[in-house]
Amino acid sequence: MVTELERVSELSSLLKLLGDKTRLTLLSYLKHKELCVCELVDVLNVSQPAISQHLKKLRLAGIIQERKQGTWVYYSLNENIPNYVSVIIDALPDQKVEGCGNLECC
Amino acid sequence: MVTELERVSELSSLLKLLGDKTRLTLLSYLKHKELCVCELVDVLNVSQPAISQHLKKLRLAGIIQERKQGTWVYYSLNENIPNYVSVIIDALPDQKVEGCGNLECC
DNA sequence: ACAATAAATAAGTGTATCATAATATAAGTG
DNA sequence: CACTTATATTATGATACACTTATTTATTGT
Repeated sequence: MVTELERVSELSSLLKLLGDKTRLTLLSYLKHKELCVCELVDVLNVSQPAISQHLKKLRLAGIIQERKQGTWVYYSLNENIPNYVSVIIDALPDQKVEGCGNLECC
Repeated sequence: MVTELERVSELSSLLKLLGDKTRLTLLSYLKHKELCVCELVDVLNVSQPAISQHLKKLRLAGIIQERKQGTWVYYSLNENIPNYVSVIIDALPDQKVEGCGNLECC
């Protein structure tokens, strides 16, 4: 049985995770299509380790999933997420990665 | 015109506000009915100044509103909130204040 | 095996944020 | 007016968190 306190705790953790500009930006790109880490690094204005750390948090929370292929790791939105998370992601702009022609991963 | 970056910024600020256990707990009580500060102080396990500060943040964000009556200040959920915030509040347990018989405010 | 590239992890640092204690404001009451 | 009660504000300290740099792990190609 899940107490009300635990439920509020759980919800606040997830919302805290989503209440970060960098992570929301990552999701706004991933909502369009699966992307590899290097593409996300190219598009965001933070370092590669920062991106990796954010992706790990989103993955551990079950919001995104990873797919490894050779050297590259591709991330995409998870299908099974709570409804209120879906609504938040829907509220995000749909951003596209442009001009990754010089990258081998795509 | 609102750029995509501004939209993500705005969203992350609001979600950061909601990603706090104390504030979510406040909302879980307010979703049932309007309550005065002293009732919320009674129910939560934090100091009165802490409650006041959280209520102020929620009010400035437009999520709750205040109604002053004599010495007491009553807070309640705002009607006009973004859909995704409504969905989050719906996901909260509906908690009730019990046994405030010794308080004059209700 | 060695070099190169992609991604993850570790360690360190600055800043934001939540909580408390102390104080101030404001309204009601004798 | 003095006194009490309800709430807000200020100041401050502790913790959390996001970022950076440096390093490590893992995979591919020569």
